[in-house]
Order: sequence, then C-alpha cells, then structure tokens
Amino acid sequence: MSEERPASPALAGLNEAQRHAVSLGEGPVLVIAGAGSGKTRTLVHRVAWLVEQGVPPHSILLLTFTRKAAQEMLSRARNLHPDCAGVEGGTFHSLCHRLLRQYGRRLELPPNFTVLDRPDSEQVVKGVVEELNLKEKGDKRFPKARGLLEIISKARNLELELTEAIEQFAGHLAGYQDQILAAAQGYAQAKQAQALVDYDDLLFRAEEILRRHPEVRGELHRRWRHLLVDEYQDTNAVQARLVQLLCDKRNNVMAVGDDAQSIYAFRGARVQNILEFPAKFPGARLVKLERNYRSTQPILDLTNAIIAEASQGFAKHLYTRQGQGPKPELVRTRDERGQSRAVVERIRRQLDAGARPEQIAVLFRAGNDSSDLEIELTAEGMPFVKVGGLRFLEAAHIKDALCHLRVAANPQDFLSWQRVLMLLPGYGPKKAQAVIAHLVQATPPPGYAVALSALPAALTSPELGELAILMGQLTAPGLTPLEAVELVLAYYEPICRDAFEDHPRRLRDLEELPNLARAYDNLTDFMAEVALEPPGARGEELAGDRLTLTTIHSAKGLEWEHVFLLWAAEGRLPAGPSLGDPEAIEEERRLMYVACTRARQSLTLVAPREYYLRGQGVTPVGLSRFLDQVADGLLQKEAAGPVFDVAPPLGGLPAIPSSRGSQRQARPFPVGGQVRHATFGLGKVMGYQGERKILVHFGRYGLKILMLQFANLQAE
DNA sequence: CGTTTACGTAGACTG
DNA sequence: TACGTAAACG
Repeated sequence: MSEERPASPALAGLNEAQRHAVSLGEGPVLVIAGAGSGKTRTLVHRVAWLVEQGVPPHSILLLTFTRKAAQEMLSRARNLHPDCAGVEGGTFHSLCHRLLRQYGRRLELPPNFTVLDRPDSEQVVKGVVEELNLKEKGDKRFPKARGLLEIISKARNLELELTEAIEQFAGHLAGYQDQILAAAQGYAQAKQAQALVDYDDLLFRAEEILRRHPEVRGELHRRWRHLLVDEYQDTNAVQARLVQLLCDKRNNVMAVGDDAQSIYAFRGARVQNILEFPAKFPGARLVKLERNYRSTQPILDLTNAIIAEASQGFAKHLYTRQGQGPKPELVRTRDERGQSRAVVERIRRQLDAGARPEQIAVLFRAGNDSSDLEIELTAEGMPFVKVGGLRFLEAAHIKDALCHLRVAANPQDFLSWQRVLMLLPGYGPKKAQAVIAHLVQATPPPGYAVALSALPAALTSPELGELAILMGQLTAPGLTPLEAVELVLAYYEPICRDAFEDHPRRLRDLEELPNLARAYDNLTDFMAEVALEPPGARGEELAGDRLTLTTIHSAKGLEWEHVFLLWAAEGRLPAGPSLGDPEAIEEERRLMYVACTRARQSLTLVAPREYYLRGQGVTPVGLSRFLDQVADGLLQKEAAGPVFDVAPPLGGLPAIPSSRGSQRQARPFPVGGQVRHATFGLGKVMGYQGERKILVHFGRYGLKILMLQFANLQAE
C-alpha cells in the first residue's frame, strides 16, 4: 500500500477514497461501499476523526442494523481515540425506544410500556379474533394470527392502506377483508389499552413525536450534531424520515450502504432510500468505495458479473489486489442428499488441508434448506452452529420466565399475565381470563400482588398463592434486575422441570438470564433491551471450532475463508414465490450477490438437479438463473462424483452407502414398536433409512430421522 | 357441564 | 410449533 502516514490515527491506514470520506467537512455525505470495501472501517474512522476534530463525543449518534454492530464499531473507534467512548450508538429501534420512554407521555404512552416481539403480537391478534368473534366456527381457511399480522405489518411498513396490502400480497384473503380490517383495528386498540408497542410502533410513534413536537426536535438537534447511518440500503420509509427529522439545517448526516446488498424489501426496506439520498439531501457528496479487501479476483469476477445484470443502482466495479485463487466451483448433484454429501466431502477435505472450522460457512436461502445437511453433519461428527433459526428469546421456557418480569415491570401487560397464569396447574385460558378480569379492577402495584391474594375462592389455588408471593417480591422497591431474575428462576425452575421433557437443556438456557440481567440497573431497561435484540441463540459463544450454517440474511456483513451456498437452483434462489415479480427477482439477485461476496478464499455453489416438492413429488430443477446468465469461464463446473449420484430405490427410502461408522446391529428396533428418546420422549418406529438412520414418530415433535449411533434409543 | 389437558396431524422463507 | 379435536378432570 502506498498511502502516506498522516499524523492523525483516524486517517491512518486508509485508502484514498476511505480517507476522503472520513475527513469530509459538515453537510450530508453518501458513501456507497461495495462488499468488502472497508465500510465498517470507514465508519469507525469517521467517528474517531470527528472526535479528533473536537466534536463532543456525545453529540455523535451512530445508527446501525444490529446493536452488536454498533458496539463493535464504537469499541474499535475507542482504540483510535479514547474519547469515542462517549459516542452514542444503537439501532433505529433502540433509539426510538429511548425516545418513547423519554417523550412518550406526549402521546399518552406510559413510560413503562411493554415492547411486543413477533410471537407476543400474534397472541394479541389471536385474542382479538376470539374476542370479536371474527372467525366462524370450523372455518379452516380463516387466516391465522401470523398471517393477519403479516398483512397488518406489511401494510404499515410499506405505508399502504390495509385493503391495498390485502389486494397486493394476499389476494386469496380478499373474502376476509372486513374481518382483517376489524382485527387490525382491534389489535391497535388492544395495544393502546394495555400500553403495548410492537416493532413497527416504535418507529412510527417516535416519528409522531418528532413531527408533532418541535421542542423535542429542537432538543434532539442540540443533542446530536452528527448522525451516521450504517446499512442505509436496508432502511424503510419511516427510518428515512426519522433520519431527516433528526437532522437540523446543517444536515450533518453520513449514510453508508450498498444498494447492491439491499435484501430486506420484503419487510419494507426501500433501495430507493439510498438512490434518492442525493435528492433528499441537497448538496450531498457521494463517495464510492470500490476496492475490495476481502475476496480473491476470481470470486470478485463472478460477483461483479452477477450484479452487473441488476436493473438499477449506482454503477460500480469492485477490484482487488488480493490476487488469485481458485475459481468459484459449481457442483451439480443429483438431489439434496448428493448436495449434502458433496458439501460434507469438501469440508472434510478443507479441514484435512488445515482450514479451521470457524472459517467455513454454509449459506442458504431459507431456514429449512439445511435440514438434510444438518443430519449429514451430525452423522459425520462435524460440530456446527446454526444461525438464523429460532431466537433464544422466542423459546417457550425463556418467554415463560421473562413474562414474570414483564408483569412486574408493566402490570397492565395482560398478555404476559395470561401466560404467567396459564403455567399454573388447573389454569387454562378461561380461568386465566377470569383472574385477569379481577386484576383489571385492582389498582396498580403493589395492589396486584394483593389483588391476587384477594380473589374469589373458585379462582385461587396453592400455586397461585406462590405466584402472589413472587409478585409481591418482584414489586419491592429498589430490586435489581439480577435479583428479580433470581427470584423468578427460583419460582419457575420447578415448573419448567414439570412442563418439558427436555428440561436439562432448557434449564441451561435459563442459567443465562442472570448473566444478561447483571448488566442492567433497572428492570424496564432490561426487558426492553432483551425484547428489542434478543441475545444470540446459544452457540454464539460456543462458535469456536465449529462450522457455521446460516441463512444469507443472517450472513449479512460477515465473511469466511470458505463459503458454500446450498440450493443455487431455480425455485430456491430465486425462491419460488418471487418468480412472478421482477422486483422480487432483483432482490433475489442481490441475495445471491450477498451470499457470494461473503467468501474470502473459496466459494462453492451447489445445485441439485431435482428436489422434492410437497404434493408434486420429485421435480427436476434448473440452475439458478443468476449463475446461468454468467459467462462460462467464471465458474469451475464440476459434477459430483458417482458416489453422490446414487439413485434412490423407487418406492422405498434411499439406502445410503456408508463408508464409515461401525454398525453393531443392523435394525435393533422393530418397525411399529415403541422407543424412548431422552429429548423427544416416547415414539413409534416408522422405518429405517439405510443402515444408520431410524425414522421415529414422536407425538409432540413429529417425525424425526435419527442417527442410530447417537440417538441412544431405548426399547419400550 | 364447562374447562383443562393430552394427543394427533398439517404446515413452514428471509428478521 | 400450533391448532383442532377428543378424553379426562373437577
């Protein structure tokens, strides 16, 4: 590198374009940062540079896509200039949350409001549907709470009338329009009545405050003089307006992003925000970062070719001085099993060649696209972490525990009350509702604990007495979140033990809660932070020495030495539902681009020639159009060896040729017999898959394919 | 008898 | 995992 060494640490070690962006003076700036072009580095140095220039750290606000990203950037900035410790950072949602706590009273929102996550919102919607009797008995086609919420949320995010959203995204539900409208209205009312706020509300209500209250705006303008926004390509319309509202006349805003990596249109993100930035902020300076520091030239050649076909966006062409490496490899396999085996085989080779597991990732479009591979990896004894699956916070047992804290923080949160009450033996929906009806009459805390002990005899029980005691303890003044969590765990652990067969694992999860709570000094803050950005699923800390399996969405911003992409096939990437819609196809293209640009050294794209489609049986599928359009020379095309192309015997389950692993006894359990599994409990043997896998149907968990070697089944 | 609980089965993208 | 239905509970 030929860059000179400036005296300023904030300008050290940057290339020319980066240094230019970092050291621009006042006024709006748009940084178009190609994949791997040092976007984060640029933001970090910009923060440090501003501080070096004498800008007070607390007057700088850094908005990022995840809280973790903000923390990482600020900690790196601190290394450049210690005063950066005072810089404020977070996500749009966390910012709005803070604003609502502080100024929410102006919208008649009490400061102890509860933030609803997705499943919470579904519960509320479900309650509304029941209460308003929107669904006719036995109507199977009536949309589920999840579907209703999807439309409601989509309409809000895209800022459409609900009727339009139905028409556009759920034409098949047109017949239910009135019910959907009523559900949406009831949902809004329920939220208002119980001081509940969902993710969308956080943004819209914060905007409302800023719009309606110039004095708040003024206060914030005096507080934050410089605004930096990361991942601008994934902001939605409200977020873009929030940025404008947060800027005063000087428009000291730096937006950083890559229009080629916009992959959240499905939830309202607008690529247009970044494309329109120069128009919205007159005088904006545009800086393009096109030098890539991540990937080898052959990988960049491919990704450039993929994105070159995109229909709109800032023209840019990434280049690197990283030098050469292997061409991206395209592997066609017969079917999904072949895909899994091809990937396992190659990973094995890479590990043998000295690669570290944490430097290898397997990417895919949808959460379930990796299920077969997961079986294969488990069979081979290759440990992995899966990112983008169920969130820690959404696991039933974690929610159970947290709901106790939530009612302590916000006694009006009847949704959480319901959950808390239904954990008691003998309390189902009806009885819980009856108890809540009494609570509604009571005065807020400490009256709630009292009200619980003053219920009519028919509604009480010894267990409810325990709960009343707990609630009394939780509402004690000056209780720290840590103490509160300990109290709840002491109460909840026995319940968890009774409720779940796999309680050992769940209890281990629960042990994490005190650790999380330790960092907060009041309960309301703790609850809000946990709801807004749940701590990574278990595994995040265990990630060392393991492969990563992740959805492309969750891989955003990350990189690995070796990257595999599963299902580079029509119908998967691009995904089936997108096929009819040109804009959706463009987003799929960007997904392919994001996936491929995660790779540093090697990139392997796998595409089975057929897949199983529910209802249609085995269907042949073509190579993803995004790879088909690309010049031949860019890919190393490889058919997987014959071992991957073994045809499954017709009419039966495919037998897997197994090379490793010792079989003790071929089929130790009779088909149709009962077996017991430590986690899944009692199940019925449905059959075998090859010599090593057994199919068992477990009542609660459905059909499972288990490795005989590891499953530890007991005949029953 | 109304409720709770247990059971069996269909259904799923992406945060 | 979630929902609808059927058995068991009180």
